[in-house]
Amino acid sequence: MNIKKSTYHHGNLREVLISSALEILKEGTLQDLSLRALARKAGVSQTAPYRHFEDKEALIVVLMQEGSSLLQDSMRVACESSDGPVDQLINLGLAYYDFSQQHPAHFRLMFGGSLECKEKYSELVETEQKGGEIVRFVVNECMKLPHAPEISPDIVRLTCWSLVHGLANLILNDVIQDDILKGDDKRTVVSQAISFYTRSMFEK
Amino acid sequence: MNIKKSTYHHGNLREVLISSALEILKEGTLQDLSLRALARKAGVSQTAPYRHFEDKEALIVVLMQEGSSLLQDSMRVACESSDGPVDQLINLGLAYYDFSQQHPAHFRLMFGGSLECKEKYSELVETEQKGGEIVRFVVNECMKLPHAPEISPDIVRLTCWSLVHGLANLILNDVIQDDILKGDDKRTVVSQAISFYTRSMFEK
DNA sequence: TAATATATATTGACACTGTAAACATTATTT
DNA sequence: AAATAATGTTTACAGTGTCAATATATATTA
Repeated sequence: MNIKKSTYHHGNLREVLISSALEILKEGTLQDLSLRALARKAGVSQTAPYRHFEDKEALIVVLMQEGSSLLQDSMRVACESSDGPVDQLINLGLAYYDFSQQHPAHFRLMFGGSLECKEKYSELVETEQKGGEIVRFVVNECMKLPHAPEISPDIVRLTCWSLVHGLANLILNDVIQDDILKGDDKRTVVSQAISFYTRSMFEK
Repeated sequence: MNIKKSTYHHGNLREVLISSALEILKEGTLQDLSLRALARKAGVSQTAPYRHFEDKEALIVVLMQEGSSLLQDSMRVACESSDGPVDQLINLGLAYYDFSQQHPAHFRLMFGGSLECKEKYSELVETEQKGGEIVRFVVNECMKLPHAPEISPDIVRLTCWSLVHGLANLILNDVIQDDILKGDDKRTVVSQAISFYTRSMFEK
């Protein structure tokens, strides 16, 4: 590998494009993301990105993949570092929320309906389903508890997922203009909400 | 008023633009919406829309307003046609979900973080807050019930809102690739989830 | 009613976008 | 060393949001 700067081959373009796309999406929306701008920022011609991504959508699919893996990892860790299914479920929810705050761009892409036809990207769907299976397992464990509600585990899983997903979305998109979240730590409130809900379902 | 077609003044452009914007947003995203395309569809020059909307954002703000009003109305109706606060809360949630399915474009605009700086549109924020107040009132009524949980009403309200919001979002954006919702009526499942959740909070 | 003002539409222009085609340079493989 | 593949550039086209200057129809007023 030569030190001489070749000036023709960038050498690292793919990664640079991905990371600066992420940079932009942290603050703005998909509308603010332009391949040409990315190219300029990387000091490269405006069509160079097309050697690495078939089109703009292909780039965002990569980010979605990345996000799915990150979320899955977080959830796995959250699961392993808790004992008892109820605690696991609570921490799973918190991990989901934390992910939405720490990786807002990823989260928005993944769950904002950015893709017209998701079915085309089977690998993506697979990764997402793996994350879902973790939740399914933990919920099933919870349902074996003595005070578990008499209702389908699927419904329970759906409500748990929806709760944290709703929390994440409402907070991320600044929908809640309420006093609830003013000033005082949002994560604390979220944590209260999740554990209140989960415990009231499986305990006593 | 003359029957003669003037060919210069459209006469109804503002409304036509709004409704065909909605048309497009039903199927696609904000990316697929172009003022020029709207103008063409209305048979008018490409800058004519600017006599009715300052810019593209102004048009979508109008749609958001429209959506907020619609949702508020639905929620009010839902409230009036139920008796007892728990039933009201459940029907409020269902109304929220129904709205997301019947007015997907409105819903996505309102809650998808489409606006960079929402504070600029104070009228919008006001309308949204009025909707929030309905929920606040009903939740407060629920909290007076004998078996109400010992936790802040704000937290309860937040979890209720988050639950239905999460359901609406996940379903609208086709995130749930699960068997839960395959085939069989989604609304039934949603209804089960909401009433299971609400009842387990306030009854027994 | 005639003159004027206001609302609405048009043309043309600019800078931006995604992306296709043809070509150039460098890296890798044979 | 020669051939091939990977990566980059130039040029070009059609589409976009939006501005400025201009035209026309409708409303208001003298």
